[in-house]
Amino acid sequence: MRRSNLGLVLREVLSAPAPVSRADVAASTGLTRATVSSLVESLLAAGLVTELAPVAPQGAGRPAVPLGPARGTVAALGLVISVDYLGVRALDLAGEVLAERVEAGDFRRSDPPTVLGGARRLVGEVAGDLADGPRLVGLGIAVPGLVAAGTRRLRIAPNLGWRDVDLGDLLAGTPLADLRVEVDNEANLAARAESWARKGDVRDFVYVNGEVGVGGALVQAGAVFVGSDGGAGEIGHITVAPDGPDCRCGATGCLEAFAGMDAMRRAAGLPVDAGVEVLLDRAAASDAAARAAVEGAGRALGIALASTLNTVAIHRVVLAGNFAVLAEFVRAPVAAELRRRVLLAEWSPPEVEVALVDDRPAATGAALAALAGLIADPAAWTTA
Amino acid sequence: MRRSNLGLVLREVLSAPAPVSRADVAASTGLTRATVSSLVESLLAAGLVTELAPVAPQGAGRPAVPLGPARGTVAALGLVISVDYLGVRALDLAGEVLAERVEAGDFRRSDPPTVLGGARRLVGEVAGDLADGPRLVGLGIAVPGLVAAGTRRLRIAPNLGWRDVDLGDLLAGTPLADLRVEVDNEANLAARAESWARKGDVRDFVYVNGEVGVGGALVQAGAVFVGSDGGAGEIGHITVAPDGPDCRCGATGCLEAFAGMDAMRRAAGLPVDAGVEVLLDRAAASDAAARAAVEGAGRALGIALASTLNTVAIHRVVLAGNFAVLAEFVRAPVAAELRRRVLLAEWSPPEVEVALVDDRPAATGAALAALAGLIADPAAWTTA
DNA sequence: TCGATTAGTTCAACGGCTGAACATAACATG
DNA sequence: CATGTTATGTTCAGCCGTTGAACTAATCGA
Repeated sequence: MRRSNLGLVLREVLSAPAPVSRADVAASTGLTRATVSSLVESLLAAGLVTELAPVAPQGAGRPAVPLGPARGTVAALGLVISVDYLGVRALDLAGEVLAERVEAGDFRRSDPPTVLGGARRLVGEVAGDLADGPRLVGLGIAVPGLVAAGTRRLRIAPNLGWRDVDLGDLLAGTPLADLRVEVDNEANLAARAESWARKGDVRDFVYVNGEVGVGGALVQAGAVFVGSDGGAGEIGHITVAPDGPDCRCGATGCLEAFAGMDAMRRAAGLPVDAGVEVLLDRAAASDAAARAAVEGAGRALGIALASTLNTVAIHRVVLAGNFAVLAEFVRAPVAAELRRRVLLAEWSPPEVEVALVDDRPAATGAALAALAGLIADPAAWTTA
Repeated sequence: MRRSNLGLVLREVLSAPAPVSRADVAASTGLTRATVSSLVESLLAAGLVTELAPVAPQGAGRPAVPLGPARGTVAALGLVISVDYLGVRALDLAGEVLAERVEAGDFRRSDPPTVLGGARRLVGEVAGDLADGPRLVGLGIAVPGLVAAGTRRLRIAPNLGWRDVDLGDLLAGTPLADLRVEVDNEANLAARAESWARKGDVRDFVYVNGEVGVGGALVQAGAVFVGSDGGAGEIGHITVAPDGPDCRCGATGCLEAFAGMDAMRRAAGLPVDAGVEVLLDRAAASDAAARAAVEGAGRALGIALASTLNTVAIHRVVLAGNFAVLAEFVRAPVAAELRRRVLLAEWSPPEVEVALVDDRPAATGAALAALAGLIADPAAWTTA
């Protein structure tokens, strides 16, 4: 009972958009102020919650002591294995980045053991940076591929050229071997970070992340819907135009063949090493080819998203990655296609927003996934 | 605490595929046998659970007393407002139909107050049939239209010609006015009944219901995913062939224009009043037009479902309604299209199954939705 | 300066879970 | 057929944790 109430109170403190007092928590959970006081004391002792500096009191009565997530006492690691970099981020309960390392690389058609060796080293280094600091409670791993729901096995990562790689034992044999490991798709985890950042807000949206590939995820009521195969919301290979350009996946006219970075770059006539910023600059400078490339990508994205919105009955889209950078030019065509193609547009007008989290959201999401176990059942961690 | 444990034990008893003993419940919930005994006693007294006849005991030891849902003590009503009939079903916790009334009608372009008056009367009659019987705990209403998640307002029902009808106050002014009312889409509720029937089994699937229209719903981990607008999984108006036949919705080439009952009937050259059975007979008799109609519908269904399965990463399809009746001929083309078009087919081969519940599943689902409140928190009902 | 108001704490009481012992009812075996 | 074994269900004392009321603390307003 105490177990579940500890979790209840902790979630209440963490998910509140603004700091809450003990009395607030008591009111919103239905527990007594006395009980909440006792529970908060445990959470304070465990280093999961802190008393914040009192704000200027408003109104009569004893001023409330605002509570917030503890900073720097416990942390989880988020590892991103991406196509062009490895990154490890340590996040505390406040969502603060305590340490981070990023290493560029090119992992197309790479050798899993080699890359995983590097990842293991990087994780160790970040853990070392935190020595004598926060207690580590888990490791989340974000991969650009498919992970069956609830497992830690990467089934396929086309851009890495990996198949059937077990990531659950990444830390075996290292000093961190007893860290709990969670593995999920990059887009799912990035969406999780976005959902976390929107705490208190409406949290139903389809998240689309534009990188080399185009990933996506579905969020309903704040939770990521992964389907039974773990790849729900992956819109990169929705057919936008059956007789469109070839796609890496073997089919033709996929969304990625219009809105993937390579496709946009090619359409804009840019060199293969040009970044998004170049594309943005050209588009802003009214370069016709760049404009056409970006707006074409937007239209394709709108067509693909319309089909997704129709099947999941969600009306909000969150643009991330390249699409967030290019939002100025992508948003309008996406919105236009959605207005035209979403069946429920008349009742729930589609909304197109830009992601709040723009700094490697998958790394944050991976760390959050690893923190989730602690948040669900803090008692398991306070006693141990 | 007792509240939540009562619910926990009740759910354990209800959701078990086979009758469980107090000891089983203790083992699966982690509670003590003593606690479970006490909780079960409360549930027995409240008439939510019964002791079943002991089965032939296997193995040594005192034989267990099997527990099951109580029959006929509490019930919920499920009302279906469909295009061609009104139906009310009373269901107890065992899923047993305690009373039922069905009235045929034609409610295309009907007047809401008139139809609702009939529905109110029918609900009253079924409640009357149960006089002095079970205690009624709620009313679920299934409608062939869109209901925003969490509300009781029907936003639009194209086949009824209704818009913005509040169903929450259907029973206002009647003796049943204090029944809790739940409203949802027909397909969502039918899928709920199917999920209930599959207790213990894997419960991730896309449910497709073929009637005059084609409805659908998404089920993940046993729960219906409704999206924020309540119409997730509605596949009737997915575009199957952009330049296909006209659809009632105004667009062309929708799934319904191939796989709706009217479309199949027309393609098979049958009169407008022919039922599915006629179509089945013709197809079984190798009538070329009937075969072509049914198999064409199957292919269209497969194409539409492939897009759904791809976006939600589920690999199981459950055919219901006309599609269940015609399964013999529809299944193969659906499966063939899925194998060809589902991206994850290689890892999780799509499975096409026939619904277990074939008798007005939406009525059962509506009643189950109304029972859900009781099941979630039995204490609220035992004390009152 | 003194109520009014709200936040947080203390403490006795009670409700409900736990764990161990016990009763019950089968099977197994010589 | 008596006895031992095994598993289910019940009884009961003990204890943990929540409750509710009274109390202290801290600020505002008059």
